[in-house]
Amino acid sequence: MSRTPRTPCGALRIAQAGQSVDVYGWVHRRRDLGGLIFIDVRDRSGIVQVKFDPVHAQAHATGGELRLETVIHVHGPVVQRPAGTENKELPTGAIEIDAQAVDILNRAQPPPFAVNEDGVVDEQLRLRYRYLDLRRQRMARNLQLRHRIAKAIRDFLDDEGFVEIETPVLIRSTPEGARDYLVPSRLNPGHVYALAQSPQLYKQLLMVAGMDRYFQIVRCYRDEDQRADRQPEFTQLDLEMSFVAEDDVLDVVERCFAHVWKQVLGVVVPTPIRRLTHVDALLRYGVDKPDLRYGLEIQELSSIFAGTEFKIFRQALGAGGVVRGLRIPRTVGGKEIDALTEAARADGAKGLAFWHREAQGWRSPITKFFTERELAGLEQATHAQPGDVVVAVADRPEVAAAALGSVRKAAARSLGLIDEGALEFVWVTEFPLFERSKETGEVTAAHHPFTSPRPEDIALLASEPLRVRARAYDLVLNGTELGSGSIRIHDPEMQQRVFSGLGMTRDDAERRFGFLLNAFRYGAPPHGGFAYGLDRVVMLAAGEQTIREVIAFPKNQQAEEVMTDAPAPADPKQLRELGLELVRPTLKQGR
RNA sequence: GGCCCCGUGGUGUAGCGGUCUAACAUGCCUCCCUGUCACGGAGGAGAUCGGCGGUUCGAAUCCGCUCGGGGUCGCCA
Repeated sequence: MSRTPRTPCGALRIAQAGQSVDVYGWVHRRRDLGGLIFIDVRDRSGIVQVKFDPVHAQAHATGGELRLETVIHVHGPVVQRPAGTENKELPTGAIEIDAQAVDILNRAQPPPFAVNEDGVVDEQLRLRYRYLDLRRQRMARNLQLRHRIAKAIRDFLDDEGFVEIETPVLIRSTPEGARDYLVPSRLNPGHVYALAQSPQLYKQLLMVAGMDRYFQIVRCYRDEDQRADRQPEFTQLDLEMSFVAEDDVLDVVERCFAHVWKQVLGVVVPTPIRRLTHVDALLRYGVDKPDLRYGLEIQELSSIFAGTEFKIFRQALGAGGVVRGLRIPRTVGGKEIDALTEAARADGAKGLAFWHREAQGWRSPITKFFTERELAGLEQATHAQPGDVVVAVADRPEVAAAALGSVRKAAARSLGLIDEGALEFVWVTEFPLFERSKETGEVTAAHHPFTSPRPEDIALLASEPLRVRARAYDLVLNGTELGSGSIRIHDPEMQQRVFSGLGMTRDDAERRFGFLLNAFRYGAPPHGGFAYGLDRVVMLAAGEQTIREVIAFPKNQQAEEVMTDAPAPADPKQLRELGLELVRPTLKQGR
C-alpha cells in the first residue's frame, strides 16, 4: 500500500476533494448497509467518514470485518459527498474517503465502556482503563485545552521577559505547611528528602541570583486528603519578579490571565481586575474569596442597634460583637429561612434574625422588640423594598462575617441569583501577616513566613502581631481561590523579626533557614511573585467539576493510581538498601 | 477521623417487600439490507441485584455490619 504522509482525520475539507490520502486511526462507528459500509475513523484531530464500496472488493471485505476501536490505515481519494448526504454536524461532513485499500493495524477487544460517546461511566473503571477514557472526545479535548493554556502562559511570559527555570523536586523537608512526601536517601542512611510542595525558596534565591523574572510550570506534592480540586501531585504556574511592588505583580498576572482567556477561549477578561482589601471582603461578603457574580452585600447594622432593648442584639453588642445583615430582594418562605438559619448555625451563629418587609411595614416575630427609630434605621441601611426579606446575625465579628457569608451563598443559590456564564475576577489584598492556629492557638504565617509586612504596620510586629497586614494578595474567580502571592522580605533583619514573630529563636532560624538569611546578606533585590493551581484554572476553563478531568493520569481519593496500582507494597530488598525497616508491616488487603 | 451520597447483565439506568426464574437502552454474536451518519430490521447470548448477617411465610427491595467509589468537614504555611 502507498506511503503518502499521514493526513489527520479532522483536517479534511472539500478543498482536498480529488486528492488521494492516507488516514490512520480508530474505528469510531460503523454503519454496514449490506452493500455500502460506512466507517467513521477517529484520531485526536477529529472524525472522517470512510466509504467502502463493493466496487473495491478487497477493501470492502476487510471493511466488513472492522469492529469498534480497531486500528486501521485507509488509502483512497477524498470525494465530495453526493448532494443531500452531507453531514452538517461534522467539520468533515462535506466529504468522505472512498476506500481503495485498508490495513488492519491492530484488532481491538470490545472496550469495557463506550469510547465513542461521552456518557457517564463509573470513574474507577475510567481510571483503570484511562488510555481508553482519554480516547473519548471530552477527555481528548480537555488535554488539548490544557496544552493550549500552558502554551499561552509560556508565550505570554516569554514575551514579558520571563525565563522558565527548573528547580529541585527533591528538597529539604520543612515542617510548616502541608504534610511532606518523604523520600529516603540511600547514600545518606536515615536522611530524607521531601518532594517540593512549591518552589518558594528556590525562586526567591533565583531573584538573589539576579534572574529578575522567573517562572515555572511545576509539579508540586502535598500529602493531604484529596478533594475534587486537590491531588497529591498537582501543577502550579509559579512566577517571581525583582524590583517590583504589588501593582507590578498584579498587573502581569492579570494580563496573563486575560491573554490566556482570549487566546484559548476567545473570552475577554476586563482589566484591571477590581481589588478588595481583606478587611472589606470579610465585611461585605463574609469570606476572603467572595463570589461577585451576585450582589447580596452584607451591611454593618451595629450602630442602628447600639441602644436596642432586644436582648440577643444587646448582649452581642455588649460583648464587643456586631450586628450585620443582608437584604434578600425576594420573598423567602419559612422553609428557606430555616435553610438559611441552618447555614448560619453551621458557622457558629446562634441564630438568624429576619424581617419581612411589607407594604405596611416590617413583619417578624421580633419586630415588637424594636423601636420605630431602629426599624427606620434598618430600612435606611438596607433599602429594603416591600417583598424583601432582611436577615441579620449578632455575634463576634468573625462569626457574624462567616455566618452571613454562608447565608449569602446559600440565598444566592436557592434563589438562582448566580449567573453561571459570568467571569468575576477579584483581587483580595492586604491579608493579615499572621493568624492564630485554631487547634494549637499558636501564631502562624497566614501566607508563608517569607511574606513582607506592610511598612506602616511594621511597628506592630512585636506588640500586636495579629494586626499586622501583609503585602499579600489572592486572585479569586467566581468565589474560587485561584492562587496567591506576596511581596517577599529581602532584608535579613526583617526576616529575623518575622521568624521571631512566629516563635522561632535566632538559632532556630539560622539552623533551618540560614541559607536564605545568608543569601539576603549578599545583596538581595526587592522581589515578589505569585502562584496558582494550573489544574484548577484548566478545570474552570473546561467547565469541569474536578481537576481529575483535566489530568491525564490522576489519583483517586485514596491517592492511588488504579491503572498501575500505585502505591505498591515496599520490596524488602529495596527497604534493606535504604536502611529502612517497617515497624508494623500491615499491608492493605488486595482488591 | 466525622458527616452525606452511590454500588442491579460489558456500559448506563428502571425496579424499592410477593406478579422479578429481574425490565429498558446501548454494547456483543448471527442473519438481512448499496447513501448511512446514535443507519435500519429480525433473532440470540449475557446480571441471583458489591459481600456477610438479620427481619419476614417471602428480600434486589427493610435493618445491621462490611467492602469499594465519590462529595464534604477537619487538614491543605
